[in-house]
Amino acid sequence: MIDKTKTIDFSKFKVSCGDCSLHELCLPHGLANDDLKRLENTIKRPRPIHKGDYMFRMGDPCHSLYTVHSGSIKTLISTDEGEEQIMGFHLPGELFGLDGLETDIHTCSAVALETTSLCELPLNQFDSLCHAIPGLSHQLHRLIGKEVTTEHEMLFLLGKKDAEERLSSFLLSISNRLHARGFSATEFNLSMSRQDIGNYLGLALETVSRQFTHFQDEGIISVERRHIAINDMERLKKIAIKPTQEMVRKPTHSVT
Amino acid sequence: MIDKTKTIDFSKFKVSCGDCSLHELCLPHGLANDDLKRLENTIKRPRPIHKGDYMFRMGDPCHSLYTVHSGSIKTLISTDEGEEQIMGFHLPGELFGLDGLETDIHTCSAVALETTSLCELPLNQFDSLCHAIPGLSHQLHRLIGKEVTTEHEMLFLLGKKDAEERLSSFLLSISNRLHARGFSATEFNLSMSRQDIGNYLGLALETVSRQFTHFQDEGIISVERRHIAINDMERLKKIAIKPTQEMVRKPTHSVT
DNA sequence: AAACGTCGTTGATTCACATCAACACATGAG
DNA sequence: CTCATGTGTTGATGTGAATCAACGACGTTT
Repeated sequence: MIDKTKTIDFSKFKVSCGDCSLHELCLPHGLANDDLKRLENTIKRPRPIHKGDYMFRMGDPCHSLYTVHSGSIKTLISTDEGEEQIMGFHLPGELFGLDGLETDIHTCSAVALETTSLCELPLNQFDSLCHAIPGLSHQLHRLIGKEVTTEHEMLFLLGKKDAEERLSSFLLSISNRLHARGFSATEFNLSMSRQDIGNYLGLALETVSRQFTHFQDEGIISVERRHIAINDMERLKKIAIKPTQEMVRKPTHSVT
Repeated sequence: MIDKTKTIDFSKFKVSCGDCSLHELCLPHGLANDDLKRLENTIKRPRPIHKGDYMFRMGDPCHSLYTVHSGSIKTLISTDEGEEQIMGFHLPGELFGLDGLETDIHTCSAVALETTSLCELPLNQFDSLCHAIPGLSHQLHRLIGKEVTTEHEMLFLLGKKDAEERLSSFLLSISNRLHARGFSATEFNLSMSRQDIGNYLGLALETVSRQFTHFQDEGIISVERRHIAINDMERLKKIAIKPTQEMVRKPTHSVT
């Protein structure tokens, strides 16, 4: 209620990818200087959106790709039956919106978890820009590969890991990604609720809560609502890749 | 034992995307005639690989993208602990190998489920080809969007669906994909084992087997080892999207 | 044909997690 | 201030699917 900063039109701000602290994480990574300029000129900075606001919804026409500049985003799909499934959380420097590339219609919705500002890359300029800047295609391909790898890790988590492994993997993922952006790897605030975490990890929210207190009882982390401090990173890592005795049942899958 | 066709060098065959029955499903979709020619000249047709053979392994350098021409492929990741998780099954006309785009190292392995022939698109020629043929970038983006959408469906399946819904979704997916390739939508042979299906769907192989007999008892499908006949497509579809009473617990997620 | 390995089915038992339920705490509104 | 609401924790109970185990069907080898 104090400030009405929301009324400032951030879209008037000059976008400068070269100066952006996320330079190394974002699309421009590895582009020549004048190519960077051309990219900057096509990038828009829409006004910040607030907690709970939709950037786009399933079924909307897809006209842009987005990266998070500050804040965080969840992407989700929802069914006619009213269930929803969170596809991912997107932190600063991370790309989203690729889901709309197939049919030019978004197949998931994007919702802000907190006040969030984005960079927007209009697709109509993008294809021609890819053509004009050879390195840009390659950058996009790199990011696509990352996207695929991330989703593979998620399939593995949902297919094979138990609740304890899922939550520790989740915390480590957040920690690593924040660290890459210059934040602390061991202490941070989660922008999403227990409900969201459970939804994302394929667990009931109660299970998430119980695992948090379990980790806290073990001295591995300290939890206070959404504030997390990791006290024993090594143990957390060990839990995330906790070996099973599957190899006993399926002896080494011998291939010539 | 009858024929030794495997000794024929298929790589000598002229590749012709325009004539290929998978034309509409594959990368060339929507390219102009002379662009098609240029693409054909860069596509290789490696010799067919046999059941259990690896096309590439996790950690191998990634130098190509692939589409399945005939046969089928599974892609999987395996951990030091000896577990493996199947990421996907790839039928004729379907692309794989995007996982290696980020770091030029494959992050999953590709194994033939049966004798399989592939089309191979070397990446070193691909970037320049994308530059030379504007439409090709767009085609690739379309396929990437499809890939993302497919993975999203998979996350939803693993995160929210029970065993019955998972298996019916799986059968419908195979049915749809085969149908798009001109095969019967209601009768087909699965190229993967119960073990593989269970691994992919996040279920024990016994559970897969039980669900098969359950569907058969209900008269929805007929099963004989790997041969499947779908008798009641509508019921199978109803099961796949069987509504839960989640909306009761979480009343319509009201957003301004 | 016998012997073997692979693959799929089926039954009995167990267990990790969901579900149901009650409560604690924080925030914001009137 | 009280009341309402959203969010997180904790306990009791139930259940769907994993696990353990045995067996049958099929293809391959010798």
